[in-house]
Parts: sequence; structure tokens; C-alpha cells
Amino acid sequence: MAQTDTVTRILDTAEVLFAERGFAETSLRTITSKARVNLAAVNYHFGSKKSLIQAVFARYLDPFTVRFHHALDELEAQHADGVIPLEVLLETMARTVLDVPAERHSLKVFMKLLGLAYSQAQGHLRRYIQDEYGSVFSRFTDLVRLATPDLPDSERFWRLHFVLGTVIFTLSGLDALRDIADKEYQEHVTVRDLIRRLRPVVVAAMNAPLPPPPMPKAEAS
Amino acid sequence: MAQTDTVTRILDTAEVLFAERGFAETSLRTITSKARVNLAAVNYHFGSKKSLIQAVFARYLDPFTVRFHHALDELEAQHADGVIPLEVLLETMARTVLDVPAERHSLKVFMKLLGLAYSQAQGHLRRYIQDEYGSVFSRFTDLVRLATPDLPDSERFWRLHFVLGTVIFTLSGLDALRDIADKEYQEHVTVRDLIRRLRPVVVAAMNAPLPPPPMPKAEAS
DNA sequence: TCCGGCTGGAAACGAGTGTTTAAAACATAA
DNA sequence: TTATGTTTTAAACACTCGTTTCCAGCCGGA
Repeated sequence: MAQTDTVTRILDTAEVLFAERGFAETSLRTITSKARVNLAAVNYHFGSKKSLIQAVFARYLDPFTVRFHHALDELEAQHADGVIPLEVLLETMARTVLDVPAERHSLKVFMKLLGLAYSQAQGHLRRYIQDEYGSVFSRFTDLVRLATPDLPDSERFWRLHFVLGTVIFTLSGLDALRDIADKEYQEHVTVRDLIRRLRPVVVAAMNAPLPPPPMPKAEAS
Repeated sequence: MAQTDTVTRILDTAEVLFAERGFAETSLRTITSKARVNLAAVNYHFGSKKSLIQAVFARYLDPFTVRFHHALDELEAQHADGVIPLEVLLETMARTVLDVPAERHSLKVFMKLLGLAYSQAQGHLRRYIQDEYGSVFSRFTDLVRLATPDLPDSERFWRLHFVLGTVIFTLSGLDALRDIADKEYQEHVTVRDLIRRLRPVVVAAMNAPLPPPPMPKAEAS
């Protein structure tokens, strides 16, 4: 117990600081001093700062993938025809995302980390996440294809990234937006609140009418 | 001409590097060596790295605000009742955003910078943009309020940022997504193409049904 | 000719970075 | 106990960072 105590304290401190300031802006000295462990402990237990960053993500994403696979298993069992309604798929994903940090303590940190994974230009992180957790995501998109048979493949591809952009952009810039919303509308917004607002918007976006076919040939640009 | 040449070369180089790697990850030495100017030139001409970052933004945002104000002036003149349809407002903003980098080099850079301004927001940048360009944005949101009288103020605020996230996320990550789409669906997508696909999605998102009222929460978060 | 004024350039400064080292402290098993 | 492997510690290493200094060059006006 005492041996893993240092590791846990480093991870707990690092994830908060990373979420607040980003990766490059958070030094190992800041982490270790705030966690009250020795500076060398990070390199001893994790090997490098990069590995620490990946470990922070793994602590959230590993339980997430397990839970999400289980949830999708149940859904597929319930829908013998293999077609799961889009709303159910989105709802399941949102619920799984919300459940994971429930056993840990901060949902906000998890959300900010997801945003950082895209916005911060850490090439190694994107590769790591893609390699380690890409399979869950493609299983999800396969189910979305079954749920939206009328959508051309390319249109569904783009719309999924549209809504992905909405979610990630909103959550990664959450603090800034929340500050404005707080003093502008006098209502403090939680992450759960945001997801409640996001759901109808996302569903409407996915079910939007198809765009008009591309103009045959206007002026070149 | 020779006197401003150094300044221009620094700005041209800095905006590309910032867009590619972010602010903290781009050192002044990388910028000055790639721009083939002396290291001290940045501090001589701009004062500090912070001021350089702000100057990079100003070079895009200054022309943008001028054009956008003019465009809104024309719209208000055309619609004497003061109510401009939502689609027209969105279309106008999109056209203005697309026009500005046309006279400069890169739409991609402009989009990535906008994304960075939110996600990687150093405090000083957010404050600078808010102070310097907040008035145009609030003029726009005022017009959107007139166009969507049924939407509660806070709901409209969040939905505007939802669609802002969609646009910025999609356009700033355009090349990566385009590469996937190209070889997955064998159709090369242009920016015009993307805007065509974005329009119905954005309109549907803004007009989505209202979310259910928040559940009274027993647990705090 | 000399002159202040800008601009350009090499070098250095001081602070901060991730990482490594080597010794000390600890725990556990023989 | 001694021996063994693991963990912690303080110190140093080898950078890179933004910024500053100081001096050489250039300029048009006296």
C-alpha cells in the first residue's frame, strides 16, 4: 500500500494540474512539490513525462473502454436485429462517460483531459490514444452506421466529426465559457448541465436534412 | 520597406509555427531562425513574446472586425424591421471569415489560431481578444437574439458556442480529416464543400428542441 | 565632418526545464 | 543478523527558454 502511495499521489496531482494548465505548461517540479514527493519519483515510477501523461489518460480510459464495451454488449443483446436507435447509442456513450469519473472524483478533469488530447499538439498522445483505444471507437461508429442507414457514408463521417467538435471544443474551453455564462446569466453551469443541453442539439445535428448536391461548376476559387 | 520587412517575416513565420505547434511549444529561436532574422528582433520590434502573439492575432482580427461591421451595417439597412433571419446572419459570418484570409495566405492558419485562442488560452490572450474584439461579437449575438426570440438567453449562448466549436474544430483539423475522407470515400472535399455540409447541420442545431429542465440534484458536484 | 536615431547582430544572463546519478533509507527474505 | 532488492532523497547535469546587453552599421540633417 505504501509503495503505490507515491504513484497515486503523483497521478492525482498531475491530472488536476494538466487539466488546469495543459501539459507543456505544467512542470514536473510543480507536480512533485504539490504532491510532496521527490522530483525524481516521476522518472523512477513512470520513466518520463510523456509516460506520465499517458498514465494519467490510461487511468480514465481503461475503465471507460471496459464499461463501454459491456454497455454495447448489452445493447446488442437487447436489440436482436442488430439495429440500435441513434438516441440510445448517444445516450449510452454519454452515460458511460459520466459514470467513469464517478468512481474517481472529478468529471471536470476527465472532460478537460479529453479536450487537451485533441487541442494540445502532443503527437505522441494522439498516437497512443488511437492505438490503445481506437477499436472501441470504431465499434461505436459501426453501430452508428446501422442506426442511420439513410445517411451516406461520407455524410455520416463528417457529421460525427461535427458533433465531436462541438463536444470537445465546448468542454475543453469550459472554464472560459462558464465564467462568461456565470456573470452574464447568473446560473452556474455544471458539466452534467452542459451534457443535458448538448443532447437535443447533437441529435438534431445528426438528423439534419441532407445538404443540396454540390453545385456542378460555379466559378473556381 | 526594408524596415518593416523584418516585422513581416517574423509575423508570417510565427503564425504558421503557432498554428502548427501551439504557443508554449514554439520558441522564439525557432521562429527567428526560420524567418532568418536575429533572435533579439522579436523583443526589439514587439517587446515580448506575449505581444508577438497578440500581434499575430491582430493582423487577422483587425480586418475581420472592419469587414464584419460593414456587412452587418448593410444587413441592418436591408431589413428595416431590425430582424435578420438566422440563416442570413450565419451565412454572413461564414462569408466574412472566409474572405479575410483570402487577402492573406492561409484560411487554415486563421482557423487553427482561433481554435488555439480558446483551448490553449493563456490568460493574457483571452483578455486581449475579449477587450479588443468583444464588441463585434456582442453586436452579432444581439442580432441573433432578435432572430431567435423563442430561445432562452442562456440556451442561445451555449448553442452559439456549440456551433462555433463545430466550425473551428472541423476547419482547423481539416487536412487530417480530409486525408481520411479522401481515401475512405474517394471524394476530395473542398472548403466550399464543407460549408455546404455544415449549413443544414448548424441550422438544425440552433433550432433543436429545448432540453428538459434540469433534474434537481441531491448530490453536489 | 560630426551627429543623434534607429536597426541589426553576437553573446551572455538568469531562470527554468526534463533527466540522471549515487548514496541513503527501507523492506523483506535467508 | 546479514544480504537483497526496492524505494526515496539530494544534488548535479545538460540543456532550452525569454530577455537583455553592448556594439557595429546605417541613415539623413547640420
